[in-house]
Amino acid sequence: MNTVNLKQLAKELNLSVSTVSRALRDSWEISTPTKQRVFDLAKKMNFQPNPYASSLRKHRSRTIAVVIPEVANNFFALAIKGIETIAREKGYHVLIYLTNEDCGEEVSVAANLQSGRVDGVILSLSEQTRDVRHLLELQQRNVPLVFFDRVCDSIEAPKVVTNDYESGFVATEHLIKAGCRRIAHLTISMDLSISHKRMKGYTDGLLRYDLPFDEEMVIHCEDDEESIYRKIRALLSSEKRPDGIFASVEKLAVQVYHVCRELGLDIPKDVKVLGFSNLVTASLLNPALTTISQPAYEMGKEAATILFRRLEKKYIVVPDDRVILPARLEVRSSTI
Amino acid sequence: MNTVNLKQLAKELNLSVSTVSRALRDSWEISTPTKQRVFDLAKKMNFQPNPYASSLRKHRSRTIAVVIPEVANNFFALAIKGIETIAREKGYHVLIYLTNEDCGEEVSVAANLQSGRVDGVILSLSEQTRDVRHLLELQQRNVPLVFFDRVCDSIEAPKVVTNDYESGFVATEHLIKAGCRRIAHLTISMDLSISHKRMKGYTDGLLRYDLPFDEEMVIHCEDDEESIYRKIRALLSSEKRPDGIFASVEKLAVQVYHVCRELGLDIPKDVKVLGFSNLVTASLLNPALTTISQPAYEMGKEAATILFRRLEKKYIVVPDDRVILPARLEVRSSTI
DNA sequence: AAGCTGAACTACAACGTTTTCGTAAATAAA
DNA sequence: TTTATTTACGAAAACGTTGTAGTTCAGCTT
Repeated sequence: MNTVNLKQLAKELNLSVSTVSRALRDSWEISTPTKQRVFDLAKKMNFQPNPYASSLRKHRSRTIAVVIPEVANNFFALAIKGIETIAREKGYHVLIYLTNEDCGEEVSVAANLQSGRVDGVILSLSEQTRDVRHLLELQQRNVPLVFFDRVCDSIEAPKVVTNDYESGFVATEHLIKAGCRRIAHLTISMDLSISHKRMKGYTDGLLRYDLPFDEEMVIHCEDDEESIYRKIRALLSSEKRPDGIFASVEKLAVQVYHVCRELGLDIPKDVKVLGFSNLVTASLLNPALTTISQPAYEMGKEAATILFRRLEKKYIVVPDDRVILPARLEVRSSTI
Repeated sequence: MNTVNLKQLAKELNLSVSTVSRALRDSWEISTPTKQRVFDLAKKMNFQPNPYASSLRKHRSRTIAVVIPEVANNFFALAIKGIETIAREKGYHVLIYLTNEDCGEEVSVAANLQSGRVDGVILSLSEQTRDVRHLLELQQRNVPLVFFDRVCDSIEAPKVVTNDYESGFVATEHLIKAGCRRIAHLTISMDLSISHKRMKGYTDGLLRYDLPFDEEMVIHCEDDEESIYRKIRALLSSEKRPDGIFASVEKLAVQVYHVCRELGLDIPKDVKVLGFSNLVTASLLNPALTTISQPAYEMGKEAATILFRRLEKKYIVVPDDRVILPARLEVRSSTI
C-alpha cells in the first residue's frame, strides 16, 4: 500500500528519523530552515504518516465508533451527520456499526470495541437490549461511552436525549384537544427508557384530562414489520377502535397510514394520527402527518461534542450529565 | 485503555510471546494442550489483540472507507446498510466520510485515505466533483476503489450502477404515454455520468415519440435548497409551464410537490410528476409519487462484495467491470 | 583554559503483533 | 548407532512512529 515513510524522508534529507518526525510536528527543537526542508520534501513526496504506527505508539486512535440500530431512518441518519461534522472538525475518524435492533449484534460489536480500536463510543441502544453487561465491560476497559436517544438509565454515562416525557404528554394533550377520547399508544420495546417516558407522558396526559387508561390501547410493536402490521390492523378493525393514535416511532406511524388506507379509514375524520418522526415528507403525506420531531442533527453534534470534551480532557466532564434537547410538535392535517 | 496483551498472557503461562501468538491463531506448530491453555487464559482475561499493532505489522487494516455525499437520504442510507452487512460478514470495519456534496471535502478525505488507514474505498462522487485527480492519486497508491451510483467514467475501477439510461427513457416514455407533451427534466450536476445518462434517456424518449426537445425544459439544480426552490417555482409559474416533470433525484421531486402545493397546482391534473426516489413514503404522499426506485441496499452489498473480492484476491477482478442493477418504475397516482 | 549553556540535532527503545529463523528434543530412517 | 526428520517451541527482527535521553558543537562566562 502506502510506502513513503519517515525513514525515506530522513535518508533523502540526510537527517535522522527523529528529526524529521519532530520537524513535521513543528517542534521548537528543530531550526526553521530544517523544518522548511522537511515540509517541502514531505509535500513533494506526498507523505502521509501511518496512522496505525502512530496509534500504536500513542495509545490513541483518533477514531470513534457510532453504534446504532439502523441507518435507513432519518433520525439516525441525521444524527450520524451531526456526529461526523464534529468529528471532522476535531480530526477524528468515524467507524459505523449497525446492530439491526439485534442485541446479539450489539454485544459482539461491544466486545470488538474493547480492543482499543476506538477512543470512544457513541451509542443508541437496540430495541432488544435488556442486559447491558457488554456496555459495562466496555466502560471497565475505560472506553468512554456517550448515549443518545435510546439511552441506558442504569449506566453512568453522558446522555443526549429529547424531552420524551413532555413530548408524550404534549402529544396526548394535543390529540385530546383535537377531540379524541380513545387514544391508542403504539410503542416499541418497553425495555427502553425513552419508551417508558413517552408512555408515562401518555398516561399522565390521559389522567390530566380525566380519560380512562385502557390496557388494550397500548400496542407493543417489537417484532417484524409483518406482525406489526397485523397488530395495527387488528387494532383499527376492532369494535372498540381508537379515535386517535399516538405512535412513538416513525415506522409505526407509517404503518398506521398503510392500514388506514387499506381499511378505508379517513385520517383525521375516523382516526387522528400523530407520531414521533423526522420524515422530510411529513407535510406532503396524505393527509400531512402531525409529528413530534426531534432535533436529530443537533443531538448527534451534542453527543459528539460531549465525547470529544471527555477525550480531550479539557473540562472535567460530569460522568452522568444529561443533555435534554426539546422536540417540537408540528401540527398538520392528520390531527385537525 | 486496553492493557491485556500477548506479553502478559505469555508470562502467566510460562510461554514465549510467539508461542502465544501462534496458539491464538491456531497454528499447527503448537501442540493441542498448549493451545488449549492459551485459549482458556485468553478467554478468561478477555484478551483482545490490539488491531493497530496487527495492522502495522501486516499492512492490512481490515477497514474500508465509505465516502458519500450525504447520509440523510434513503438511497445512501440503504447503500451503507448493504455495505455494512457484507463488511460485518467478512470481519471488516467501516469508516464513514460525508462530503456534503462538496468537492473540496472529497479531496481532503481522499488525501487522508492515502495514509494506509484503509484497505479499500467505496465511493459515490459529490455533485461538485469535476477534477478527479485526488481519486487517481488514491489509485496510484494502490488503494482499491469501487464506485457506486455516482461513478466516474474516466477512472478505471469497478462500478455498481443502475440502468440509468433506460430508466431515463422509461420515465420519459411513461410520462408521454400518460399524456404529457411538454416534459421538464430536473437534474443535478451535469458533471456526473448518471446525470448524463438519465438525461440522454430523456432526450431519446422525446425523440422516439416525436416530441421537441426544449432547452428551457431542462433545469439544472446544483445549488442550495433555496435557489432550487426558486428555479422550480419559476418553471411552474411560467406561461409555458410543463405538463410533466421528470426529477432525476429525490429532493427535486419533493421540492416540486412543495411548489405545486403553494401554487395551487393539481398533481397529476395540471402537471404529472415522476422522480428517482427511494422514499418509503412515496405511496403515502398526496398524491402518491410515481418513482424510479433503485435497489440501493443491493447496490451497497454488490459494491462491498466486489471490493472484498479484490482485497482477498480470490478471483482476478476485472479492473473495469461494471455491474448494472435494474431500477424499477413504480407507477402511482402522480402520473395517472 | 576550563567549565557551562543552549541550540540543533541523533540514537535508541518502546508500542503490541507477526514472522523468520533458529534449536533442542523426540522420533524415524539408514 | 548414526543421521535425518519432525515436533514444539523461543529469540529476535521487523512494521512506522514517538518520546526519552543523550550528543555535538558553537558561543559564552569566569
